[in-house]
Amino acid sequence: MVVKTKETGRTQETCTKALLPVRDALDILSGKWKLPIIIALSFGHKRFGELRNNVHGITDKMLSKELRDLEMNELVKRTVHDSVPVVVEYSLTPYGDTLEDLIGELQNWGTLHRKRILKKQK
Amino acid sequence: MVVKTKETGRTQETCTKALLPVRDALDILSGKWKLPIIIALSFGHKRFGELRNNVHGITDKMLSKELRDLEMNELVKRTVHDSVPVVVEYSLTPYGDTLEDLIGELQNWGTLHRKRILKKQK
DNA sequence: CGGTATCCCTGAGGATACTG
DNA sequence: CAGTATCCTCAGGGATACCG
Repeated sequence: MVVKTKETGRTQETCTKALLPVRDALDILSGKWKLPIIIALSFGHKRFGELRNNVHGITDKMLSKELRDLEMNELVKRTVHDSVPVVVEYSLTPYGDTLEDLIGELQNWGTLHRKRILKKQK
Repeated sequence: MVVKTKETGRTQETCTKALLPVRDALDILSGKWKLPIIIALSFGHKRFGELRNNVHGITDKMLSKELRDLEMNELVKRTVHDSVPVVVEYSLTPYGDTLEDLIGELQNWGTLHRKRILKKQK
């Protein structure tokens, strides 16, 4: 016999369904560096060294690897200008731009949360 | 001598500043399970077993640990009803509720992204 | 300048069993 | 029902050095 809780099966099902897309999103956005890199690029196209400077603490290896991942998922575009010395620029693709609203909310909440923890530490 | 790029120092600085709150937010939201758990709870208060059912794939240990973390960060409230057998309910705190907009955008983008990858696999 | 190549290690997370 | 206790794996990530 199935045990029924106060919650309807309908609601449970809705919740389960809602979590599927979230899982998909987190699969390609999660990790320590992906969102910071994307946000840095949301300020405009940048070169490897600029990104390294903006995203504090990241190593060359991680930056290189994360950029490759993001490129594979078509969120970031890599452009090589064959000048001497070589110049490589990274930018968001149109698909990467669709993250704009999500990024905005992340920044909003992050700002709210940062105020909260800074206040607590006093 | 400092090499100047097209980008102004001003923009670089703005970018760096913007990343600080994001780092703070990610510090307590990142990981495989935190956001899925929070989203499950955004549908209403739930018991341990309900959460285990909703958040597919999570183990008892991880669920227990993540709930403790979220409680410590005041995003989730744990309520013990001293009935027999014991009933424990988890819900979002008012502070947890402030994640609503962020969660909405995560769901929006996740849905968009899910459509995209499902289409590709055909 | 824009990366690779190695080596290394911690800790996030999983499997299974057990408990008040 | 709502968790703990153990044990274990592995991959995310760091440090350092090197390269075209």
